[in-house]
Amino acid sequence: MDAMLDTEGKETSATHGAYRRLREMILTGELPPGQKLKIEQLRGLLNTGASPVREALSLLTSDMLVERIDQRGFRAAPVSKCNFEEILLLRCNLEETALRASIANADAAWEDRLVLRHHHMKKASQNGAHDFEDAHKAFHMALLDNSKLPLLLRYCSQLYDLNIRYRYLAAGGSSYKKRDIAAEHHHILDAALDHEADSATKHLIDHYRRTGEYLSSQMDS
Amino acid sequence: MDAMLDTEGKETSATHGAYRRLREMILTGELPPGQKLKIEQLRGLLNTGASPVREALSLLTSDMLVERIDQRGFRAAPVSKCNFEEILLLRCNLEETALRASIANADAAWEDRLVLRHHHMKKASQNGAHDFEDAHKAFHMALLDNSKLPLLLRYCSQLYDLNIRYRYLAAGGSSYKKRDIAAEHHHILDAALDHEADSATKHLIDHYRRTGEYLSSQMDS
DNA sequence: ATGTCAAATAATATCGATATTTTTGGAGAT
DNA sequence: ATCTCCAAAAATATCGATATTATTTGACAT
Repeated sequence: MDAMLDTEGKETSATHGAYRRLREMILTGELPPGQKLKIEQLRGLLNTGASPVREALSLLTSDMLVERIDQRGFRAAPVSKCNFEEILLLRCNLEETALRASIANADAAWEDRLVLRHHHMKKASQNGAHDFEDAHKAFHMALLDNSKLPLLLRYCSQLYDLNIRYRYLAAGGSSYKKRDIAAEHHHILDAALDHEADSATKHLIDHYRRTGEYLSSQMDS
Repeated sequence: MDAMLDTEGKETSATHGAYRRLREMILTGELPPGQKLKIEQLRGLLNTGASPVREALSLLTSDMLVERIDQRGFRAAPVSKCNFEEILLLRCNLEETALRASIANADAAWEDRLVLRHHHMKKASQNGAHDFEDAHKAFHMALLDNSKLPLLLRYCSQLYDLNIRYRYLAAGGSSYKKRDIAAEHHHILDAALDHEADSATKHLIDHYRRTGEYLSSQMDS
C-alpha cells in the first residue's frame, strides 16, 4: 500500500515510473550531463525505494542516457560536440534506410497514419513545448515505422532522444522553432505521400543537417 | 564474505558475473529463445541473490538478448527468420559505414592492430571454438574501431552478438567453418591494409551475406 | 462435459537492513 | 608546506523478507 499513497495512482510499477521520470529529467537537462546520480538522492526525489531506482538507472543505460561505472555507481551520460556529430551522422544514415523501406512498403493505412500524425503535430504546436515534442517524435517515427524493421526503429528512436537532449541543452528546447520547421515537415510529408523516396530522404536529411548546424554552432560554449 | 566463498574470486561484482554468464548462456542457446527466465531458477543456477540477477537481466535487455514483460518478468529474446534478416541488413549497412570511416582514418598503429588480431584469430582457430569466437569478434571489431565512432561501434557489437546467437542456434556454432572463411578474412584484411575501401567493404559484406544465406537456408525448421 | 469464478500457489516487485567498497579528511613524517 | 597513510564517513552492492501481482487449480453451475 506504500506505492499507492503518493499523488495519484498513475503508473503501474515503481520501476517504470522512476524510469520515465529520470529519462525526462536527463533529456531536458534537469539532471545535467556528467552529474553523479546517487541512489539516496534520487530515492528522495522520486520517493521510492532503492531497488526501483537502481533498475531504472540500469534501463537508462541501454538508452545511453546513463553511464554505469562498475562499483562506483551511475552518472548522467556526458555530452560533447563529437558525440553530437556522431548522433547526427548515424541518424542520417539510419533514418534514410528506414524511410526508404517505409516508402517501399507504402499503403493507404500508412499514409493515413502520416497525415494524422502531421495534423496532430500542427495542433500540438499551439500547446506547450512538451506536447509538441511528443507529437513531433510521433510524426517522425510514423515516417519510419512502415519499414517494419523493429531493431532499426529502436535505434532511430534512441538516437532521436539523444538528439533532442542536445536541443534542450543548447536552447531550452524551443528556440529551434524560429526556423520554418513547419514547411520542412510539409515537404517531407508530401514527398512521402507521393512515394518519392529520393525527395523524401533528401528533405528529411536536410531537416536534420540544418538543426545540426544550428546546434553545432551554439555548442562552442 | 558470502560472495567470496564460491569456487574462486574471479569476478568483481556479482551483477557483472551474472551478466557475463547469462549472456553466454543465451548466446549459445543454453537458454533457448523465448524461455521464461525465472529469478528463483537463475538465482540457483548462478548461486547469487535476486538483486544481481534482476540487474543482469535488465542489462541484457539493452543488448536485446532478453525481453522484459512489465510485471511479468523476463524471458530470453525470441528468434525469427525476419529478425535474422533484419540483423543481417543492419550489419551490412552499419559495418560498411564503420569500415569506410576506419579506412579513412587509417594509420600505422591501426594496421598493426589489424595484423595482430588476424594472427591471433588464426592461432585461436586451432584451439576450442570458444577461443575462436572471441578472436573472430576481436578481429572484426578491430576492422571497425578506427572509425572512432563509439555509438556506431556499440551497435555493430550488439548486432554481431545477435548474429552469432543465430549461428549457435542453427549449427552448434562450428559448422560454418566448413566454408573457406580464412580466405575471406584474408581478402578483407588485405584490402583494409591497402586502404581500398570499396574492395574491403565488398568483401566484408559478401562475407556476411554468404553466412547469412547459409543460416537462412537452415532456418526453415 | 465444459466454461466460469474463487481460492491456493507461485513468481515478481519492492522494501529495509547489512556488508563492501570507495571517498574523504586529518595526523604524522619528511 | 607537502606527501603519505590510516581511520572515519559515505555510497554502492547485495541479501533476506514481505507485499503485490499473475497463474494455476479445482469446485460449482450450466
